[in-house]
Amino acid sequence: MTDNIHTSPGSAVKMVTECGLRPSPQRIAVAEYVLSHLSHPTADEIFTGLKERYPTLSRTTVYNTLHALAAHGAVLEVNVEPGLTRFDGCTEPHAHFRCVDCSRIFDIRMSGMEFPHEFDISTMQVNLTGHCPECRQAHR
Amino acid sequence: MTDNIHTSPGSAVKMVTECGLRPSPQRIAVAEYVLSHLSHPTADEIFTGLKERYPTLSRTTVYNTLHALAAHGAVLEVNVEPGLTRFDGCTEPHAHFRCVDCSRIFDIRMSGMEFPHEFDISTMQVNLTGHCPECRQAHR
DNA sequence: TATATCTTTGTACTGATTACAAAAATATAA
DNA sequence: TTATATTTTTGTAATCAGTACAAAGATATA
Repeated sequence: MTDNIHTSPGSAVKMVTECGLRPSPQRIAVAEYVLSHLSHPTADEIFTGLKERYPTLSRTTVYNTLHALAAHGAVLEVNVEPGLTRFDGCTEPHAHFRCVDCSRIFDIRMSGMEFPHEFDISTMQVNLTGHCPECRQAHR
Repeated sequence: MTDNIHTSPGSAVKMVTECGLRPSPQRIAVAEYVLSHLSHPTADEIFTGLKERYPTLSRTTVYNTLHALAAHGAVLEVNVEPGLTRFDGCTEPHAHFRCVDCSRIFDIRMSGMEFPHEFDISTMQVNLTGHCPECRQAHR
C-alpha cells in the first residue's frame, strides 16, 4: 500500500471542525484513518481498522462521519466498484482505475475534460476498468 | 421521458444473438426495453415495465440478460447513483449528470479526456452531479 | 419418442447501508 | 456544583439491490 501513516492528528481535527462537526474522538479517528490510508477503504474497512483501538466504535458512527465529511467535500466517495462505496482522502481531481485482474484500484491522472456550460457541476467521478500495467504484461 | 418507443424488434434480436445468447422472448423483451427506454432504467424498473406483458417473467432473468448484454458492451451500466445500477442502451461515449434537485439523469457530451497510456482501459464511466439547467434557474 | 441441453423461474440468501431509539457524553443554566 | 438540555454514540432491526441455486419448463438433438 502507498498509505501515508504519518498524518498529523491536527489535520483530522481541522477537517472535522471545518465540516461543522464537534471533534469527538470517534470522528477524529475516522477522519485520520481516511487521511492516512489512501488505499480507498470502504466504511467497513475503516470500521474494522479502528475497532481495535476504539472497541466501542459502531458502524453507524463511521457511516455518519463519512457522509458528513463527504457532504462537505472533505473526502470523496469512489464508486468504481458497483454496489460498494469507497472513500478517498485525496480531494485533488483524479480518475480511478480498477484492474479487472488483480482488483487493485489506482489513482490516475486525467486532463482535458470539457462539458456543456448549462450544467452546474458540483461533483465528478471518472471510473475506469481494464488491465493495469502489471497484469497487462502478465497476460501475454 | 425522451424514450423512443419505436424501436424495431429486429435490432433487439440482433443484439441478443450477437451477445451469444439464444433469442428467447424474455431476452428480446429485455433488450428491446433497454433500446426503447433511454431514461436509464434500473433492472427492477425493466422488470416491472415488462411484467404486464410477460406475467411469468422473473427478476433473475432480467438481471442475467442485462449482465450478458453489458459484458458484451451492447448496453452500458451507469452508476451515477451510489448503490443502484442503471442501464443505458446508448453505447456512444458520453457522461451522465444527476441533478441533486430533481433527481433526473441527463446524458451529456464530453470531450478531450486524456489518460496515461500504461493502463489498458476497457470501460469508462463519467458521473457528474450538480444542478441541471432548469433547477439552476429555479434556484435563484 | 427419448434424451440431453439450455433457459426460466422462484425462493432463499447475502451484504452494504439506513432507521431509530436507548444509552452515554458533553455543554449550558441555575 | 447540580440539574437540565443538547449532542453524540451505540446496537439492533430493517431495508433493499443484487446473487446463488435448484427445480421446472422449453428447446434442440439423437
